[in-house]
Amino acid sequence: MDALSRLKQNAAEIYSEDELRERLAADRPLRVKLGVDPTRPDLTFGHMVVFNKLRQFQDLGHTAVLIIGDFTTLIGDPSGRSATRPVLTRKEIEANAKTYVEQAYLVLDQAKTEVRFNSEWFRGMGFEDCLQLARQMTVARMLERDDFAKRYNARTPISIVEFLYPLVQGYDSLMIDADVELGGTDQTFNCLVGRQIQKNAGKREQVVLTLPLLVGTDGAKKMSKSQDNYIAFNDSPKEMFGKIMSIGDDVMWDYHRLLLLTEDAGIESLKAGHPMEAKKALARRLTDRIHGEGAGQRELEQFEKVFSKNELPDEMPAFPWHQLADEDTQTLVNLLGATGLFASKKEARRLIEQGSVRVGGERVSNPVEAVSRPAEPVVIQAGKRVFFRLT
RNA sequence: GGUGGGAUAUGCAAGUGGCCAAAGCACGCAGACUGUAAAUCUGUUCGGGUAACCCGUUCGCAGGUUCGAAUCCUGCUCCCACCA
Repeated sequence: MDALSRLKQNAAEIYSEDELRERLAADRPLRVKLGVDPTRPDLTFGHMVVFNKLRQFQDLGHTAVLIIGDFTTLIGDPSGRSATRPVLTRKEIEANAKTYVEQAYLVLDQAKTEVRFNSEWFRGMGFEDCLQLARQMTVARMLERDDFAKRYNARTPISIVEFLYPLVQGYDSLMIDADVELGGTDQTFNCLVGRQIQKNAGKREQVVLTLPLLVGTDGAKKMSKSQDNYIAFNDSPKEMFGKIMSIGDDVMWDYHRLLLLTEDAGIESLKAGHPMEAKKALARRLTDRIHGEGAGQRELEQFEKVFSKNELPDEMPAFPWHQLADEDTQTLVNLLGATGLFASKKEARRLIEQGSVRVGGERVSNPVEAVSRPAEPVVIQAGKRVFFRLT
C-alpha cells in the first residue's frame, strides 16, 4: 500500500488530500502536530485513534510534534459551570505531561517524537500581539463552529477567552511549522484556524487530517473521562479486558478498525465468525498492546474461567480473619464492609439482600447472617466481578 | 446599568412549613435470561447502626424566624431571560 492510502485509512476528512499528496512527494520528513491537554494525564482508547495515525506517519519517516498546552492550562479553562476548576501549578502540569507522554510512547516511536510546551512562545507574548492574533478571527466565523453554535443557540454562556482557544491552537501550528495537524473530528474547526493563521503569516498552510471519535463503552457517546465510558491505558489488564468484552457488538467493529487498524477484508472475515470470538480477539490484542505480550491471553483464560465456566479466578485478594473482625463470629455485612471492596456498608448490604453474595459457593441473602472464623480458607463472591478469600 | 426568573442527590427534573432522604425518568448497580453483548422482566440507587425501626448528613453559601425549613425572611455567590 502506498503512503497516501495508508494515511487515508480511517481518516474522517482531509483538508486537502491534494495538498497532502504534494507534501508527501516532497520526500522530506513532515512535521505532524498533535495538541495535548495536560489537565488530564491519563490516556484513553479514544486518544489511541489519533496516536495510531501519528504512528503511521512516523513509520513513514515523519516527525511527530506533541504540543503540551501548558499555557492554555495556566490561564485556567473558564468554560461552563464546572465553576472552580483549580488552575494547575507549573509542577502539576509538568507531572501530568510526563505521564501523558510516557503513555503516548506505548503507541508512538519515541525517537521520532518532539515534545514542545506552548508556554515557550506564549509566556512572553504581550497584549498587543494578542490583539493582533484576535484580529484574525471574526465572531461570525467563530459561531460557525459546531459546538459554539449549539451553545449559542441553547444560550449557554460562551466566554470570550474560549473564542481565543482556536487562535491559540492555531498559533501553535505557526510556531512549530506544522505540515500536518491531526485531531478528532471535534477539533476540525481549531485545526482549520491554524491554516488561516499560517496563511496570514505568509506561510504554507498545514494539511488537516481528522479522525472519527471513538464511541465509549456505553455504545452511545464519544469516549471521554467525564462521561465515564472510557477505557484507560492505565486500567489494570483485568479491567481493560473486561471493559472491552462489555462493549456492544455494533460498536466493536469501530474498535477493530480504529484501534487495531483492521481493514475491511479483516472485518468481513471477523463478521463471518461468532461475534464473541471477534470480541475476544479484540480484547486480547488490545490488552497485549498496552500491558505487553501475553497479558491478553492470560486475561482471556481468566475471563473464560470465571464467566463462561463459572469457576473461580486463579487470583483474588485474601483477607486474614483478624483483619476484618475482632471476634470469632461476625455478621456478613460487617465482613464485607471491612474489606473496603465496596463503596459503603450500605452498598454491601444491598448486594447481599439482592442475592448476589455467595459464601463458599452458598448464596447468603441475610445481611446479618453470622459468619464464623473459617477453619479452611473460604471464598466470598459478590456479583460476578468481586471475589476474595477469607483466611 | 434596569427588570424579572433560577440554583434540588450522577444527569434531567418534581416538591413551596411537618406525611421529605426528598416523586418521576435516564444512567449506574444487582438478580433472572445470555455470549459479562443487545433486548426483556425484577429489584435497587446518601451514610451509620445486628430486619419492618432508629440515628446522622444532604436540597448554591452564610445567618435568622419557627416546636419544626428544600420550602418563610436577610445577606452573599453564580447562572439565565428581556430591556439598555
